[in-house]
Amino acid sequence: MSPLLRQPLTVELALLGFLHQQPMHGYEIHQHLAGLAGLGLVWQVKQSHLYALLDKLEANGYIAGRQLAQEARPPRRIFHLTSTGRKAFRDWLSRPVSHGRELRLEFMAKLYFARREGPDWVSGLIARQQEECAEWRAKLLAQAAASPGAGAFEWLVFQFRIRQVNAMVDWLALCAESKSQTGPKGGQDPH
Amino acid sequence: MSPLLRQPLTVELALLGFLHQQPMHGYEIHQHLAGLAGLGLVWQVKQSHLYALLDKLEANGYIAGRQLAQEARPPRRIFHLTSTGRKAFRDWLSRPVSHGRELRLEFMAKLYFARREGPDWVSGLIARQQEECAEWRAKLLAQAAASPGAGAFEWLVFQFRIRQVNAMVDWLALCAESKSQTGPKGGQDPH
DNA sequence: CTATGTCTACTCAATCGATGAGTAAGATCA
DNA sequence: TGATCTTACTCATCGATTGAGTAGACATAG
Repeated sequence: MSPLLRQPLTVELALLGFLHQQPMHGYEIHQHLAGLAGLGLVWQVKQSHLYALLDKLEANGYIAGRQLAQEARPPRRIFHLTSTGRKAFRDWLSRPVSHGRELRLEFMAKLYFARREGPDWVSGLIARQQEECAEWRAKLLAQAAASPGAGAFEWLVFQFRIRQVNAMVDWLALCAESKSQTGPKGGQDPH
Repeated sequence: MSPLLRQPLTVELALLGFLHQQPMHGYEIHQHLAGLAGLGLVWQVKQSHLYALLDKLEANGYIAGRQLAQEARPPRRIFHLTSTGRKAFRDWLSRPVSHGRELRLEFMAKLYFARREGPDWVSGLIARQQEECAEWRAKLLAQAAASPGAGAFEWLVFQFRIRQVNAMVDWLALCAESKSQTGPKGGQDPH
């Protein structure tokens, strides 16, 4: 009933990251996501989809937009974070993702914005995600052990998942090592 | 316009695997997918969704159903493969998946049915998927090398993907080793 | 000089996957 | 005897995602 506080709101919270440093209009955000650099490497959002997400964020009270008329162009809608939006973003940014399939997209988005917010955010995020991964790993091993009569197929499925988690743990350790660089610009390959 | 040959039809082709050995009705298929054993471990399909998928497969000419009335129960719709459906399934079953994110679900389904079809199907599928993974790996390394000015974030993204692919390659090798078991029943842990 | 394309900035209608809920009759169970 | 379970499928709906459209200004090419 209340227009605020609807669904869980997952990936769209990442968009708040763009507005966290300064207000922007939709087209501008889209340009950040369109290319193959930065977040665009990992998250491709169609223009019409982006506007739908922004509408949703506005309906939930995380952002607010004001019209800015222009001569001979469609008017811009410039969005800025509300205070609840700012809080929601900070929460989202420090919370690890709770399932393996969310690393590919959502965790990458968190990492991207954490780097812009500063090294403390990066190290906190990574540490919490490492804990989470360790839990997954333990749970998987327990599950695999507790399936005595499971067939060979089930066994292979568990083996796959375990290897996936191991790859994540490994990669997170790499992230922790190379987190000294803050911005997306500076930094040599630590190779 | 023609009711046949519409969309690419991705995951729903897996359902053909159930009908490949004998005809079934929707409820029966659902029971195979509902539990946490076999394919259900990896692919959860809600009942209403399943019926929608079956309708789609029928509309595309891969399966055909005939009503079987029962006293005091809703009539069953028993589906069987058409000849084009049989061919489509065989093609699907031998084709490797073309993107990493499809391993988690679609490749598992292929593997599941290949095991029921016989060891030759399994080894063929795995071999082709190994080639595919090797290609991904080469392409990723090339991309990572060809991004000289890329920032540290982009580098981390590539590192993540490379580790994921490595885990897949590793796991596929394991599959190739343990493919001696054919059915989902027999087989000790090769531990 | 004109035809074509591109950039800006957003809107709209439609499709399609996915889900919850509903149905209805026999069987099982406390 | 009332409650829940099982069978077997249908239906309306929701929400994510997409293609297409708009319209003026400016650049480019033939």
